[in-house]
Amino acid sequence: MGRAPCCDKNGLKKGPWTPEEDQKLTAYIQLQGPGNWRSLPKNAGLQRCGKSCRLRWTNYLRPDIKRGRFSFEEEETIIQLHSILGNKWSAIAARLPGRTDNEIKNYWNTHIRKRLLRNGIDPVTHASRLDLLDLSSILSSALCNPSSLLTLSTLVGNTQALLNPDIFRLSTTLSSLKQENSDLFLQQLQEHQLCSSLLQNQAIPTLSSQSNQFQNQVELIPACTTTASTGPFLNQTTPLMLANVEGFSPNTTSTFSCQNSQENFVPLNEGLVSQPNFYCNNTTTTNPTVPELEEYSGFQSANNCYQNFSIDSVFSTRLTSPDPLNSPSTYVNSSSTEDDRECYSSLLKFEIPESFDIDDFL
DNA sequence: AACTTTTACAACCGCATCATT
DNA sequence: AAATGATGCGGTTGTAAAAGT
Repeated sequence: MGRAPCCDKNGLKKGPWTPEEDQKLTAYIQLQGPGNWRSLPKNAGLQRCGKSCRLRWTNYLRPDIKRGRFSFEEEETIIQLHSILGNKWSAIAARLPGRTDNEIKNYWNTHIRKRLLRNGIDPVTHASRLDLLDLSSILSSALCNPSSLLTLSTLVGNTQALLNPDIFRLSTTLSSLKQENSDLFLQQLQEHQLCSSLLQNQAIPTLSSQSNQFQNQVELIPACTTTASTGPFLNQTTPLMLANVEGFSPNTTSTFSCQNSQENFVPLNEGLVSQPNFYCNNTTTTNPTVPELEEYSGFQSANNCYQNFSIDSVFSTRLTSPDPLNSPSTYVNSSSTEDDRECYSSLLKFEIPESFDIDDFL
């Protein structure tokens, strides 16, 4: 059956409401109460569609609507709820008194979504979409070829526009560890023959040419002895990116692990990604406070400190999201098999030596 | 000052779901 | 059970104001 239009649209006004129309609608509803939207315009003397009247009332004229900017608490709530409910704006609005679904939707699209994007979070999945593969690439290249003609500084210079500065600091710091871990990396790189695929999978154009260089250089790497790590993967269900400075105290062996998180995806907190690498909500730690980090502290598992730094987002593919962010050019990972991920995770396991000082890093 | 671009938000549209006949 | 109407919902568009050139 064909759906009848909600009203005869001929001669009905569209577009912005005038104060007179608002007054008529408000007066009528105050007298008669909301409802019967089909007959309301006629009874109220409005040349509007009933649907338009309902929207005007529910989204703008209703007396219990809270106007003005969203508070921090409201914003935080929206993000949290969105990570759980997705674009269920009415469901989100039901938990924010005085706010309409339309208002929340608009605020999400114009403010929150953009900010999440700026901070490297996919607003659809709330997952980090930091191009951490860049980090792995940097690490790989540095470790594959310590005397590389393509120095890390060159890499950093060429890629810093793409990456969070903190990622760079981390990569720079970690690359300094290469002398102690390069054997392990080389061994595993060769065993798994992954260097080339890893580098070929670089989807960021500005890195692709360098990736070829990496690949060429990797092919020239002589066989090395190995001190293969036997460290187990840490908790595979650990929330992403919840790294903790305590985990990097001297004498601590930390593991960089990757996960296949498509099943165990955990929503991310913007703050964690904007300051993505080392943060603990434990107030006894001395890690510096970062404003944006605190801004969304509600997302964090208080007092949960993790010693493993998961770089899940490096390897996860988010094929289900229709968001353009998921295009290959954004999600640099293109590894497609469990085996690949397994191999990559092995590649990125290494020990944090005693010489590593987290305070220096921070 | 004039024009263009961006931003913010109100409003619209089409579809889904529920209620009523 | 099917037809129809009412309402809710989410995506998208239109437009005024602000910002930039």
